[in-house]
Amino acid sequence: MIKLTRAEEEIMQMIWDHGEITVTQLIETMNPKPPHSSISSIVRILEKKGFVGHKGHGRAYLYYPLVNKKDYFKFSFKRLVTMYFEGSMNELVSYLVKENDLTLSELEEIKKDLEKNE
Amino acid sequence: MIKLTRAEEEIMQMIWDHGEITVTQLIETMNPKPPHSSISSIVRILEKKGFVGHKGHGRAYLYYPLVNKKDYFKFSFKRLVTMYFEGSMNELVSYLVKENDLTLSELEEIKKDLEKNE
DNA sequence: AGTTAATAACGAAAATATTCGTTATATTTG
DNA sequence: CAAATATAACGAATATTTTCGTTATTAACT
Repeated sequence: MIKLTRAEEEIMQMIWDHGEITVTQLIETMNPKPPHSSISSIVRILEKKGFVGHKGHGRAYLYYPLVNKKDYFKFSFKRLVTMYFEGSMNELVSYLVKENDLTLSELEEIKKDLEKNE
Repeated sequence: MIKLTRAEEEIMQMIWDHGEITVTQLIETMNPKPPHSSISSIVRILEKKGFVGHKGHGRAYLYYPLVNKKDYFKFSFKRLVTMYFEGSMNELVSYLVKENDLTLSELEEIKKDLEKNE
């Protein structure tokens, strides 16, 4: 899996969130509106990197994700945990609780939830 | 907090891991060895961005972190969780367990550990 | 003090990423 | 079919990042 640049990741997020989308629709959701060709370029790079595919051939292309959002997240996340916690997920979770991003009762709740759905 | 580029983050990691270090020492740990001036440049950029300071003025500069490793991790991590889990830490932890990066018993263990140290 | 060795500072060159003007192609409409 | 419109492809211009040659400064040694 290849790391995306900032601009690429931003566009990729929109494609993930919309499922299928044209360049014009992408621009519509943006503010301020960049030129059509700028976004078109980025999308083409994403296609070259294997992150999106397209269909339709007439009026416009519909771009859709080939790489799953959660998979890319996982890739980025692993890189981070490796770099900053030597890959130890346990340490990370401990850290999150200590930093009050997560409370013990939330942790308890999550655990119960997961046990229920097994 | 400013995002570091790939090259900058790599050097910053080494500075974090060593505490205090000179450019020459940085290069010694690298393989293959880049030119002294390449690393010197990156370190100077890190200083300009406020990530490191230096002391000593004679023979060589000793560079040391001004930004804490965990703080920068937190910044990067938050960005990721916001982008991929709409900021919900609970969802993230659930996801990690579902993906088998964490087991329920590990979660239980972490919780107990944390309760002990309160 | 003069010479040598180490190394930091500067700034230019090369690589990479980003933006966008222009052209070519396809589609719709009259 | 011709004209108007939408839009994708191309590639050039710009900006940013990365690498590194060169110069200048400092300190150690004689």
